[in-house]
Amino acid sequence: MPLKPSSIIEDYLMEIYDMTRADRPVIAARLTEKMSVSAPTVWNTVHRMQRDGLVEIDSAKEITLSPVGLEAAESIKRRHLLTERLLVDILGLDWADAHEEAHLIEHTITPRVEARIMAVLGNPTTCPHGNPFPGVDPATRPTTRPLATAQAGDERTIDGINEPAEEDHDLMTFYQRNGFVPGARLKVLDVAAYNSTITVEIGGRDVTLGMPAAENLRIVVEEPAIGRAALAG
Amino acid sequence: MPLKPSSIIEDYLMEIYDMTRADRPVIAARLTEKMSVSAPTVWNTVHRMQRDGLVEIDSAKEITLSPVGLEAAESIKRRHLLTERLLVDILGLDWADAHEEAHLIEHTITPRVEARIMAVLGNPTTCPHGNPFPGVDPATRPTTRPLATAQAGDERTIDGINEPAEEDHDLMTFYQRNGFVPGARLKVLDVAAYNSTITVEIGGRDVTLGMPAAENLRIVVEEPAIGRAALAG
DNA sequence: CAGCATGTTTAGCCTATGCTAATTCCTTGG
DNA sequence: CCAAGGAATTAGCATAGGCTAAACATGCTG
Repeated sequence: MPLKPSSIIEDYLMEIYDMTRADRPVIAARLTEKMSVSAPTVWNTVHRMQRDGLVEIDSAKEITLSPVGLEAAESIKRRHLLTERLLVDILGLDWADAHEEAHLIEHTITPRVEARIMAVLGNPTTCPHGNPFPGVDPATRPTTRPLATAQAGDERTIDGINEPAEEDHDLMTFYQRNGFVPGARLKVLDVAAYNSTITVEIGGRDVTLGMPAAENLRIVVEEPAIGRAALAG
Repeated sequence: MPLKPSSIIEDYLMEIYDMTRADRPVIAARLTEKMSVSAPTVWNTVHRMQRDGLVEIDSAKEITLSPVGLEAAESIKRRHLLTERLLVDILGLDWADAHEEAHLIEHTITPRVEARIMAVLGNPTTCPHGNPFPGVDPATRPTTRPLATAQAGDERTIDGINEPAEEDHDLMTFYQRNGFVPGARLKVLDVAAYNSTITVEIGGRDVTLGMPAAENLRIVVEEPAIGRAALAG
């Protein structure tokens, strides 16, 4: 197998990693939708990955990362999130643009440069959209649920935006323009299930979100255990 | 022709651009040496570039950039130099490592990100090794000559390192460790032509350079015209 | 059970980028 | 004028990553 996976293979690895983490079944057809290539191309590529020991394919056609594949996936995921932080925190790029720009740059970040970015940023644990780096202890993260499940009257802090939504640039711009960023506070004003909308007050203004936008926005239910322990101790 | 040249094509464009600027004849055989690929591969690639309107090949097999090719070359050159500055000035990467890391990243910098880096760095005009961005008015740059041509007793300021030397990592590390960076002052102690060495005092220490190291280090002969005008006015 | 929806797989083709081996071409010194 | 080198070129091949068209599998649903 090649010493370093190609950009294409890294894209597949990260996608498989994300789907696995979201408990969604990883089959070729799902990858086909995400990678914007044809089914035979995905089949071809996934089988090259199998040949190279990056994934396993079981009898139900389910694709899983091998230990080597998982390590490579965590590496590219880390570089992706780190690049997003570099772009937003240091270069001042639009929060909504960070994902797609990082997607280009991430493949070219060597361990040497990764270490420098990590040092300059002070070892961040999440990307600008609130998604944690691989290996971050879940106990240090708050318990969350989708905004879509909130009740009228709830006052909550935003934890982050679900990964798949980061690819929808228009939605990200909507989030950004209305201040739906990690750490922001909002108050649920009205849940209109019949209309598939939810209205919140944020930044002094009322905003109505449709279902997809509300499903992909995570709100904090409970502070992380470590945070609580620190407060208690 | 493709909307955006591939990384490979950008590499060729930048190399052709550099050779042209250094007044060295651009023929396929020279590119073969620089690109670390076989002669047929270069032939193939250069002809694809010709097909795509990026270069012209005259009857003497001399390769020249077309207007479109020149624009693309200046673009990738600018992104290369800018990425070097980002790596060194903002991320604190080793000066000697910047060239090769930038060579990976440069191809993935979009205009959007380029604009951000440019803004954060305050519109730099040279890379960390002293080489100017495309389009910088030569009148704003000092007149220089290779350190190899200096006389014993000369006290000079370092302007920069010649482009081809940036690829020699050991040489770059030598320059870095001894403080041969743009802006540094040095005093020529001894020119030993018979030995192909030149000894200088720099940073309070005596250092002896061999010919290639001295050839590729530019020293300032005269301040730039604009600088003089500003001082006079 | 028939048939549609969903997924997988095969077959056959393409371009970009690389290689080696061998050939041809040209210039320049003798 | 010819040989030697340097340079260009041709032939033939390989891999990664793409595609379309078509065949096949399989499970759900009326």
